Amino acid sequence: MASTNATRAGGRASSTGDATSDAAPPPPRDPASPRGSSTPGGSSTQRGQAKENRRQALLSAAASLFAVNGFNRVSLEDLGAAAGVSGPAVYRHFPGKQAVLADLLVTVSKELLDGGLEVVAQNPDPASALRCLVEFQVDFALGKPDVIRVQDRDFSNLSEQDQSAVRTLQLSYVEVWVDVLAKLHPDTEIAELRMRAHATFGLINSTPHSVRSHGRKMAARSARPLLENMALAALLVEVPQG
Amino acid sequence: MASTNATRAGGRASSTGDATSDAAPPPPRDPASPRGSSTPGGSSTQRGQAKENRRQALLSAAASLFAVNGFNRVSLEDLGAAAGVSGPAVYRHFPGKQAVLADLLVTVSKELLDGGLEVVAQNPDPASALRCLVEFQVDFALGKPDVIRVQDRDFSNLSEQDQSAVRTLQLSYVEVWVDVLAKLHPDTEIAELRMRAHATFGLINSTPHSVRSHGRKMAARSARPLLENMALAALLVEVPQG
DNA sequence: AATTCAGGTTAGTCTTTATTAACTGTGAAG
DNA sequence: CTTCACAGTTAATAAAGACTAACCTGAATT
Repeated sequence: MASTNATRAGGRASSTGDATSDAAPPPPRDPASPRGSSTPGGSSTQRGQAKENRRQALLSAAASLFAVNGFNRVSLEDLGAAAGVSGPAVYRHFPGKQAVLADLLVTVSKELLDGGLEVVAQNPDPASALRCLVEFQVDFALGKPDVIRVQDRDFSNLSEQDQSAVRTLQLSYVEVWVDVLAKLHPDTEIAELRMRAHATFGLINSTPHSVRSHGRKMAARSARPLLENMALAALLVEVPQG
Repeated sequence: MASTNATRAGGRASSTGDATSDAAPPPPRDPASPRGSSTPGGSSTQRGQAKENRRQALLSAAASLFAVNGFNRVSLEDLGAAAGVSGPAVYRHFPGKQAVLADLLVTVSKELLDGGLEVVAQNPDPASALRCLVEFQVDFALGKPDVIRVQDRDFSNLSEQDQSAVRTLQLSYVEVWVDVLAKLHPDTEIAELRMRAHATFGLINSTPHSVRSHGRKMAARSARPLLENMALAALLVEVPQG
């Protein structure tokens, strides 16, 4: 699954020879200032590329491991190993274990929000906007079930700060849906529309749970239209005395 | 929420006086054999009643604490404290922390299965059986959101044995739904019906997630019919090319 | 009244695991 | 060619927390 167990740089030297002698102890360096290069997107020059690859491998491994076992049952040793490094090397890429989770969840929340905003931007008609939102969410749930799973299982393992950051993004995403729904049903309470949106997320995001349980009984190809139709039916059904 | 911080029996005595002298060390007793009374339902004679109360308090506290923080972020100290006792007293009622979770999840899985079986037993007509199943599940999700939350979040913290026990019960419950759906749609693939059931559970069980997020914007009174109608619409909607 | 017994209590023990320390080999800059 | 920063490594450190030990006490039983 993860990249091939890479070249394992470093390693123990033969005889240390008690090198410290009695010189002044060098002050520890700050890992947060990578020198001159102010390009966070990836220092194109080889080494930065390898670093970015490793970082992505760690995030990918984290998504998979966290989804299966849960944040707390995955040790940094496990995480590093799954990305081809071992143990504390993770600290060269993230300030800590929680930060890996935070990156994962903030990233996915942003992706969802951005995708949702783009969908509504490209669909002036609320009916087709809603249909495209549903398709977008279904694609996401079928395409990245691990991250979906982690998002609604390990949210509370984030720090308070990260929790509120993620929550803000999630609420914005819900508002995107609610705004579209409000155009279609101007006479319906916003609270009800919000609950419809939440329930629909539950419906669509159920696939990560069920897919993992019994071994892929239904292909994603046939699952997609089914979920889309179920979601739209649930979103648009009339309620006798709303 | 939990029972009033009860009378705190026991407590440290003043001077121990090194009581052990040099007699033979008494072999440790087995906590699993409560003497003569073979009535597991609760020894009606006072003390057994108190024990049962404490046990229920522990389970209730566990449901609430696990739902909010997740199994791993709740210590036995926390759990005991929430039930009016402190720390290792939990071992007088359960063989370990995992066993508390197991009891919780096995119990809820049995309740659901039993309830589902009773619903279909009392409704020969598949259409009304389905409606009653939906009502039953909605009632459950609105009435015990904590346990629902724990069930699909901390499942993997069970031992392998307990996992398969719970899984078996859950699968049976799904089959109850699938059987009813199959009577209504004899020409539809069983795999599709199973996915419809799963997705519907996701829809209905979304309330524990949303209710906890923003502070109870929608009363359960109005949530119930909404969820029921959404669930039925999703379950019964036609899909163009199944 | 004397005696058990089981639910409680506090004080360890022991394991797990995140995080830090102390080095090191190698690509990139000078 | 030399230097330096830095991704890696292994070896501590330290805190958390599940579980065990050793006692204590009061309700039931005799």
